[in-house]
This record gives sequence, structure tokens and C-alpha cells, in this order.
Amino acid sequence: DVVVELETPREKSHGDVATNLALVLAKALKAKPRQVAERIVAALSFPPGLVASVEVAGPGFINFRLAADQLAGTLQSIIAAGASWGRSGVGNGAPVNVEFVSANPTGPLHVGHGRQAALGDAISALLEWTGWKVTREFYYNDAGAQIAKLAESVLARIAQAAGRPAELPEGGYHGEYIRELAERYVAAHPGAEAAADADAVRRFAVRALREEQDRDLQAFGVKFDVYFLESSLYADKRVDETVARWAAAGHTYEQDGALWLRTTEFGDDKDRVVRRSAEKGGEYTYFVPDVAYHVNKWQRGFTRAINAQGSDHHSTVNRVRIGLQALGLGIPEGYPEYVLHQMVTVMKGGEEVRLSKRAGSYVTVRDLVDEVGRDAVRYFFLMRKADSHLQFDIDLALKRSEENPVFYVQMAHARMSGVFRVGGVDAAGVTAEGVDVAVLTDPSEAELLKALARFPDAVARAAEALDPQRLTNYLEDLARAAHLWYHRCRVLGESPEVERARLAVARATQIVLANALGLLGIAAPERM
RNA sequence: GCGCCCGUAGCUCAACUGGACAGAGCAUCGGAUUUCUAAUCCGGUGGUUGCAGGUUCGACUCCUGCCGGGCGCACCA
Repeated sequence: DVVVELETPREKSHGDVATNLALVLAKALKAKPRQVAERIVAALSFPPGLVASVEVAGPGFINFRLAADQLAGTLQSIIAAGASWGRSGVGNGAPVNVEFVSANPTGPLHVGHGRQAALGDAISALLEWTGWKVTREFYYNDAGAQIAKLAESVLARIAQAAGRPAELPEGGYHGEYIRELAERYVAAHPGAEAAADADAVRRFAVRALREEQDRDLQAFGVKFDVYFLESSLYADKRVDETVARWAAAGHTYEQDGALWLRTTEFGDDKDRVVRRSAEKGGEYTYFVPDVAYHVNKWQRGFTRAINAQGSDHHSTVNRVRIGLQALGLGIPEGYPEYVLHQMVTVMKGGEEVRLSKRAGSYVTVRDLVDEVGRDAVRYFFLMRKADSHLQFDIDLALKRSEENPVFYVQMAHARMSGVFRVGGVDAAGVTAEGVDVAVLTDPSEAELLKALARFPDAVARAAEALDPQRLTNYLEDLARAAHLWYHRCRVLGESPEVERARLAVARATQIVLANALGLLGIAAPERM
């Protein structure tokens, strides 16, 4: 029943691949781990050209060193597969819905949305690279209470601009962009200063803000396949159906004039209101359309759904899942999956930046992209795991030196490209045919080839964990190996055999760096 | 009070999901090297992994209890 696990030891002297098999078996066999290991090693046989040496080490680990031929094979397959090297098919083309950003059209996107955009898009790409059929989806509310507040805020600014006394509503929107919207509305609707049509203002503001968000997302390099409107769930009665199903299943009850869902039956700490009492307006609470929306995802054939959200929404996780369970539709308990991320603080000159001119109270995605560029923003949002608070250091993102991880990684690619440029060699024409890896004698060459070989595994692990940070970690390791090799090993002007082999190494490195960067939505420049 | 997340070198973060001596970058100290981009390389200093227990051959990782920080706990979204 033992699972044989192979791992790459972090200590180089422990070989290329190791297993703890003997340690795991020792107890059941009532033998000393090292003796078990010796017995296993004695019984092993390998196909020719795979393993160079095997040894028992430490408490009972078995360490393998791979034959040089293996690295030659890596070089060959990278160059042959090119832009598709690192892809796998474990997803079998199964559909998966990745929902992210999902900002309501009440203002410009803030840094948290930016982190979601980077995360959601990278997770989508990781799933695509591992064989899933991904739909990127953006969900937004175009008709709720927040939208009403938005419309009232704009109306108040229109009135103020016309010299009439008006106050922003309680909890209204104060940003400078509201004033802009008011001006634009009046400019487009002569006579509106006197009496603006509230409904028309709402539609105008929603459309304008959605367009602005789309422009920002486009500048960020993120594209969605589906934009899903919350209002459509009401329009085609999906919200009503959801409530009716809960009631039919016997999970609802009336109390204090409101309709409740008995979520405590499913492990919640208290029951939840589904429909408010008459004196509170008699409307459904927000969580009903949330559940109806996920039923809809399920019915569209998404047996897997992933939501990237800020951790301030974590209380909805259980509620949505419980709401789905209470419907009895056979939807799995862990549906949908969530990737929750912690806060972002923007640092500049050693101090926290909190405000943006247009939005007023928060830093926008646009502010960041304008200041440091899309590549740096994307990379910085991905280089920490979602669970951790993220410090976005603007000064660091602007540095053109090794300290800046984006620069460091892109520079590695530019250097590889530089070899071909200076040598007048067509990179696309480089092959591994006739390359003898035995001429690659510098230790940094073996290290680089091993780092290249790990790419498919790094993609697979990052995809499985829904964690792009694993890939940025890998990318930095790879870039380090590439820089080191570049500085130790001359490519051009060496003997023909060495030059040919090293051109192949440079080409393979260029390919893997470009693939990894491309996956993360970051440019792979030819020069910096 | 309850729930979720976090706590690792002076700073920012890793550690392959329980493996071998906890590693990188920055900072700091000492050396080398004017190159297919000096936008470089090599080495040193720096740790009781917040604290206290437990589980096991083995714990940064899992469990329990504390301490500290963040975010949530509406008939708001």
C-alpha cells in the first residue's frame, strides 16, 4: 500500500532524485531503514542510459544520479516542442470556470482587484497549460443597492454643478470620478442640470464605469470570456427557483416576517435570512443570487468552478456552499473552490500610499500600471502566495537591477536573445541535432539543464495548488541558473562543437523563460 | 466572544504539501573580474522558525493551548 515518492533533494550532494521509501517501509518490515534501503537498491535494475549512480544516504534515503544522456534528451525535447514545452494533458479537456475580479461598476478598480486579476488570469493559464478547458468569467451587479447609491451620488453632483443644494447619500461615492460622470452626463444630455432622469443616470454611470474597468483590464492584459449580470438571475427567475427549491426540500421557515434558510443543518453557526421582512423591503438577500449563480455555473456544465476573491469575502464561502448543498442537486460539498487573497499595501519612498486622485479613498490598478508598467504589476501580484499580505514596493518595481525580480527574470531572457543577436544566429533555426552534451563541462551547465528540466513539473504543481507563486519561485531559480551560466560560459567564438552545444542551451533557456513568462502574462523582451 | 488567514536572518520572502545541515535577494563585511549588456561573480557575518506542550524514525510543516497582527462575524453587498 506504500506510495513510492520521488523528490528532488534541495541539497545537490544528495543527487538528482531521491526517495524515502525505505524510511516509510522500515516500521512495517521491523528492520533498520538503511538495511531496507540496501535491499531495495540490490533489487533495482534500470534501463540503460537512465541512472548513473545509486546510493543509500543519511537515515535511509536512496539517492539517484541521472545519466548525462537524460539532460541531452531534455535539451532536445525543449527545442523540438518550443512554445508548447511544459504543457500537459492531466485536465483531459474538462471544463472549469474561473471567476475573478467581479467588481461592481461603482468605481475604478482598486489594487485588490488587480491582485485578483493577476491571480485569476495566471490560475486560468496554469489550468490551460495542464489540459483544462477554461472559461474566464466576470460577475457583476448592475441593479442592486450599491448601484442605486452610485446613481444618487451622480445625481447629487449634477445638482451641485447646477448650483442647487444637494447632498451625497449616506454611504455614497465621494471620488472625483463621480464629479466627472456628472459633467459628462450633462454634456451629453442638454437640459439635464434642471431635472436629470434617475434611471438614465444610473444606466449612463454603469456603462461608463464598466467601460473604464474594461480599459484598465485590457491595459493589464486580462480578457474575459463571459460577463455575467446578476440582474439576469432575477430576469429569468433563477433566484425564485432557488428559493422554491429550498422550500420544497423543507429547509426554510418564516420568522419575524422574514424567510430563513436553516443553514445550521449544514454546519453554519446561525440560520440565514433569505427574504427580508416587509418592513425591510421584502427583497431577497444578496446570498440568494450568489447561490443561484453557482447553480447556473453547475448547469452550464462546469463540474469545476474556482473563485478568486479578497479574503474579506471569506464568510461567503461557507454560505454559498451550504446554500448549494441545501438544494439537493448533487453538487459536491467543496463546490465552488475558492482562492482567497490577503490585502495589498502599496509602498513608495518607505511609506504606505493610500490615496488616488480619481478614486479618492484607494489606490487603483490604473495608478499602479501607469507608474511601474503592466509586467511589474503582474509579477509583483503573483510573487507572494495568496494567503500572505502583499507589500507592493513601487521603488523596487522601478529598479533596473538584479534586486527587482521582474527585471532579473526578463533580463535573463534578454541575455539569451542577445547571444543570437550578437552572433547573427537565427534562434528559431537552432537545433539540438548532433549536439554532444559531453562538451558542456562547466558545472553551471548541468545546473541550468536540470533547472530547465523541472519546468513541466513546476507548472503541474502550481496548477494543482492553484498557486502561481510556485511558478514565480521556479522562474527566479531558473533565471539565477541562466545568469550564472551566462557569466561563466562563453557561447560565441568557442570551438564549433562547444558553440553548437551552447547555442542549443541558450535556445532552450530562451524557450523555457518565454513560456513561463508568457504563461504568467508577462512579456519576454529581446533586449532590456 | 466566534470563524478564517498570517507570524521564519536587520528588511522582503522561500523551503517541492512530514524528510537529510531551515535557504535566496537586499543590507553589512572581505575579495575578484573592464565581458556575447558591470544591469557581474565568489566568500564571510547573521536563526532556540512568536511561546509552551504533544504526535513520530523525523516537525517551519500535523494536533492542543497561549501571545501578537490582518480580515470577517446584518433582515448591507
